[in-house]
Amino acid sequence: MRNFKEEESLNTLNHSCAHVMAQAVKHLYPQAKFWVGPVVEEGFYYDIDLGDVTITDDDLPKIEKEMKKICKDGKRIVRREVSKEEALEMFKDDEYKLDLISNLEDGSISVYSQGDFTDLCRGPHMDTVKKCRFHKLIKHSGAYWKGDKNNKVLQRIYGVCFPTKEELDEHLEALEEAKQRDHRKLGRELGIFMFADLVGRGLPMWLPNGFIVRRLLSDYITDKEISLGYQHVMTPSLGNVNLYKTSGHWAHYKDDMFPAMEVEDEAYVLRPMNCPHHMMIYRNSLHSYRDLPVRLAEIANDFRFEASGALTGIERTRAFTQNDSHIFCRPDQIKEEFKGVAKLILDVYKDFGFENYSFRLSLRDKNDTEKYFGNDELWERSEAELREVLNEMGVDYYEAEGEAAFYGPKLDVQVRSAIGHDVTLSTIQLDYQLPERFELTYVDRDGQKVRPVVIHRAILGSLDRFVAFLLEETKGNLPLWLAPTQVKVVPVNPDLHDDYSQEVNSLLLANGIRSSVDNRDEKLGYRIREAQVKKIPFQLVMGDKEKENGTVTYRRFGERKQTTVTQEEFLTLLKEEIKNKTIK
RNA sequence: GCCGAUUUAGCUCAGUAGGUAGAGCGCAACAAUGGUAAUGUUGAGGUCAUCAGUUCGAUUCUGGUAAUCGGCACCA
Repeated sequence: MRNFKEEESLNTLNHSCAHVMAQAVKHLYPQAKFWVGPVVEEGFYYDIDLGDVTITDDDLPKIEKEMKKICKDGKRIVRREVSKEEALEMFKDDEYKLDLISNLEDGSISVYSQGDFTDLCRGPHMDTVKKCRFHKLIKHSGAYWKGDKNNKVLQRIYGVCFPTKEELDEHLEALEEAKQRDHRKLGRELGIFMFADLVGRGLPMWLPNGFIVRRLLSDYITDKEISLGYQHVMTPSLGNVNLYKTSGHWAHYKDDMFPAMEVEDEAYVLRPMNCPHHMMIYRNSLHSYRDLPVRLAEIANDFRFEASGALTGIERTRAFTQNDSHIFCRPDQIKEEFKGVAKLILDVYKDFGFENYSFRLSLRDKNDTEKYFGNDELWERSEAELREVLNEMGVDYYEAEGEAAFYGPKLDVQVRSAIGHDVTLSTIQLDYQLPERFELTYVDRDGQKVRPVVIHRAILGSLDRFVAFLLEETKGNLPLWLAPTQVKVVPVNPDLHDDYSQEVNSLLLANGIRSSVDNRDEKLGYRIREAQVKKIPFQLVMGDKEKENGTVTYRRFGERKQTTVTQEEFLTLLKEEIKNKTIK
């Protein structure tokens, strides 16, 4: 997928196309007032105030038609520099432009004109609107002015523009293809998960195939954690409201939790995260500085009352399972522990063959003292610490203000879903606040009780979201070790070859391979097709040849090549590939 | 939650300019004895999301509700 923001020539072209769209909108809706029209990774958009009018699906073709007309007319795009005073006068009836101009420096203001349309803009632009003719309006939506939900909802229209028709068509095709690997589609087709209105929205149910994948993933990460000195615990899925008042989560996220259940003068909530429970486990015993770090981990069910509009398959749900851990350590251990976690993340991503991810250093928004309360010095210190470790490790990362947790800065690992959502898969968070709130201590070298630091981390993040991403990355073609069915044994003639098929199947099952026989009364071609459609890694076709020689003939998913080997050779091949977690 | 759209069989979708519905796949039965991506025939399966309104009559028109989808906002 092309990146419109990063590719400079595409960026300029799309920026100009945004102006063409604005001009078209102005022609069709004379009352239109324009906020901003930037180029983003997936194309351009423009935020527009149309008064009481809202854009519907039927409007996009009309706007496109007008855009075509404008492009065909082929007016030149002309830049003019204006003084701030002049700009304020030019746009005196447009409160949006006045708002923009008021934040600009005199001497740095320019406007661009094309025919009857002039817009405040820094540029640069194409020399003529003619170059914008290969465009497509992709979608539209309401968008809060300045991203604030208390503000008016503007109409946002998204589009893309390319220098050639071929590139445009190619892009539109790629968008269509991406829908084919949407985890919601694959999840249904492969029997991974389901939803039901009667159960409730955002509450996924894992089907037999899905549960196999989940179980393997949690075993995988649990084993890895054990080898790295983590200790696993299990804590209840609900907790007293006071627990969350103590942690501070109640004040911040009360409205995003399922409402409290009142029983016998007490109030409980379904837990939205596991930190407070783990804090209490740490506090359950005395800790020496020698015993740190203490790494508590849990495969934990959590519940969040996510906004209805935020729910997306198993990418964002109201009931999910975190691969969570809290590392309690001394200040002098922070760097090493942090590095250890970052290394684990890289290690795990390598195992799964993930390559399209980026590290985001999530910092506080200094102006938002309501969310990011607490001591400035601690914030500065912890942000600096994370930055330092990242620089030492030499990993690429970008910084994002206002993305920190309320208790501390984070390193988030961001991935892009098939349909283009930028989501966090893994996270490492540095926290000085919860130890304070829960009055955690350890006994230091000099016998004094001092505060530990907590590193929160999730590697697979939520198993749910991880599976969503895994399905999309693999197009549902899971590696052998994770495939719900690993081998499908297909007798050529179910009457003649079922015995031998059963014999081989039993051998596979006895060796822990997830295998089954398709001895249905269907044509061979039909059963082979089904094994392919279900993306089963190995299919064995069993006929006279195999039966006589005691061999198997296998074909890997997606390949045409057939290979005949002995039963033992096949078993060894499978075992090796499973052990090595081979990625296709 | 906000803006827009969608909702017809298990899945993917037609359709009715108001007279209670179809296809393909899937499923079941029967026939067909098969060598690497769909054998044939027959059949079952739908309060047309839901609740109201208009109407002699609503799956179709109007409104409410719910869920889903695309964004926005949110994301401990």
